Amino acid sequence: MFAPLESLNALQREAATFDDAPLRVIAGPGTGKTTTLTARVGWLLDRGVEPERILLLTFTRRAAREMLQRAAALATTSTARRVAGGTFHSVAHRVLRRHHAAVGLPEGFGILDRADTADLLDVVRADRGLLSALRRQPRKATLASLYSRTVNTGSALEAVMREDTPWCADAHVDVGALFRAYTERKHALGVVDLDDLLLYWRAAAQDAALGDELAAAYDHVLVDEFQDVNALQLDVLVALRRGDPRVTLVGDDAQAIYGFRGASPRFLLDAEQYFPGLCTVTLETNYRSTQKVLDVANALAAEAPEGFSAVLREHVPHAGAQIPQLVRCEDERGQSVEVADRILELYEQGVALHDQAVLFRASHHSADLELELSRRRVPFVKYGGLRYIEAAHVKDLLSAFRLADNPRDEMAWLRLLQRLPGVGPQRARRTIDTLRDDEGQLPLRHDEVARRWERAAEVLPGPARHLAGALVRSLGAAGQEEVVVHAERIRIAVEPLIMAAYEDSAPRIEDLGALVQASSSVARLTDVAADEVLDPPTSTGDLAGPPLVDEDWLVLSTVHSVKGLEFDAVHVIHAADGNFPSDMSTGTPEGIEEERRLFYVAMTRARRHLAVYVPLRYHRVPRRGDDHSWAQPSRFLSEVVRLNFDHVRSSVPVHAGEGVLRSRIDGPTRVADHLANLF
DNA sequence: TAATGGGGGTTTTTT
DNA sequence: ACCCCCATTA
Repeated sequence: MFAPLESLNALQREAATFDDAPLRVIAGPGTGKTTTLTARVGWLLDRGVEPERILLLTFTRRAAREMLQRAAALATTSTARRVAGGTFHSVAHRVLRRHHAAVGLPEGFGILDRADTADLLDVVRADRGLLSALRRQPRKATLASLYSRTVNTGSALEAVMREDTPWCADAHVDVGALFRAYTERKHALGVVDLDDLLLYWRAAAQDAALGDELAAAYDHVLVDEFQDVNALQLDVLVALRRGDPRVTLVGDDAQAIYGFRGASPRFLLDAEQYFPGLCTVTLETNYRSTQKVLDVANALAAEAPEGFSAVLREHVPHAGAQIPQLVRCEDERGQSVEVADRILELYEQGVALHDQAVLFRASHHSADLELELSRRRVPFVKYGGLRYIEAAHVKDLLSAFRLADNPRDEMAWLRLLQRLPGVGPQRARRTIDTLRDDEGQLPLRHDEVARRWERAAEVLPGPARHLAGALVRSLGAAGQEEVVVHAERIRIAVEPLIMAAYEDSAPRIEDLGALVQASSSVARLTDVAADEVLDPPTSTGDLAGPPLVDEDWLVLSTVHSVKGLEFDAVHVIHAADGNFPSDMSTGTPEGIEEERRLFYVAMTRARRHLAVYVPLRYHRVPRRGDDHSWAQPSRFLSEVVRLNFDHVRSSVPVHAGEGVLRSRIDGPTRVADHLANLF
């Protein structure tokens, strides 16, 4: 037998070696989903399928990376070639780069991230004078999410607005006009947004001729986390198969947590509608957690109105398993102290920091804890929340990279010009206008930009002219030199802008080098920007470098960012109604159910230790008297669910919380090693 | 006429 | 950290 199959259980093996019909694998948390999927890829390779003719699709890049790595390891036994795959968005990007001409996109098309999308919508709204009659304007970010939701669910804008923004739903005709204008504008600028990647991919896949070619490129298509698919992605998938039965869907309806992105677990549950002849294997044997942890998860699942498909069973009973703890704390402060105490206690018992995670609903929920951890010198990495790309200076340089490949990218111009001293929205706008031709189009090529630049520069105040001129000259060398050399020239031109525009410029300048480095492995500069949008470093740790290379560190993460991972010990904080479930989501039954699944995902990350913390009070205004509100424990901690917990009342003594992480590293040697590189 | 700096209010989740 | 609004400054 093909070796990797031997370690699988019967059901996993059945899934891994299933032939012919479309296959659906319902796999609860910890049931070896990734192992099974990887084994299936290995089995396909073993039977002679070419690796590049297997497409592995996932929804998060972390999952994509893990799976492609594991698959690559299998593939090396027979061949070094790589299995194709990635997130839906990254695969779409690759397809569109190759077929840009066929779908009507310019070669160096740029990608707008969420913030760019909102900004462009705002610009178009102003230009067209749309929505001005409204007494209360929707924020630009609201417009962006309306657009995205409409496109991803394939529902009519009016319906989406009645649901999401009923207070301005009457303006749906104007918003629709805005969205059409926005679409035209993107086309004129030669850019696409994240949703366009899927829209263009679908258009290509549904096209008679091009679609045949795209579908024929793959023998097998496998999709992980299928419960997170939305209508648009499903369309792409169906078009990519065109009735070919060689498709594998892996997922767990209990872990569907991307409803806000238009996803619905219905697509997994009703998959036979889209893939006739579908067969199903359900994996329920859990190899991850103790039965005590699973009892909590199953109790939670039992209260979901529609139930979950999989009921988890422990594989090998763990002797002396610890009962999960429900810890009531005085307030947020007390919670932080309690969590830090417990983390250090477990650490003393031998549970490394990287085997522990603190999970929370929203990224700002960890703020107070972060302070406490810093105070105690506990190193941590935080996932979710702030993104590298959202750092303004990073976007500045990436805008320049985008411009180098596509001088029509007005949003990039607008952003960069405003970094110049004495240049704000108005002057930036007028400068751009002088670059336009008779039809109002920006130049397609940089030699044309250079020709028009003399007039444009006159709009700028004196001191800005020199800086801007150097920048424009640095942009126009695409194709004449190596990409990384060009990147470095642009960095040198952008650096003085960043120095002048930001107060704390020193650490910002440091970051730019990494972007130039990244350009050494891409075909064109705009790809660095695209990679950053599609594949942003997901943690603040990536931004500053891990706390201290290869040292042990604790994981702080939003539940969304931690899916698919597991830890010996999991601490779930702020399990109070309003925070978890978030009161943003409790308006509809579906919203509450998604929060329940999110809670379920959080619980099922734990292998042996699980602690859920509930602060009893929340201060309305920090450090001002005793202005507080009493918190209700999360509604998901029902009486039945609570039966599975040990109840603990945190009594953090006055002098508690003084424990500091004791050094386990050989500091002097580390320091010497670091210095050895310097002199 | 435009840019800039200060102040106050907000912040769900991600490709 | 970001957005929005308003007063001050070039």
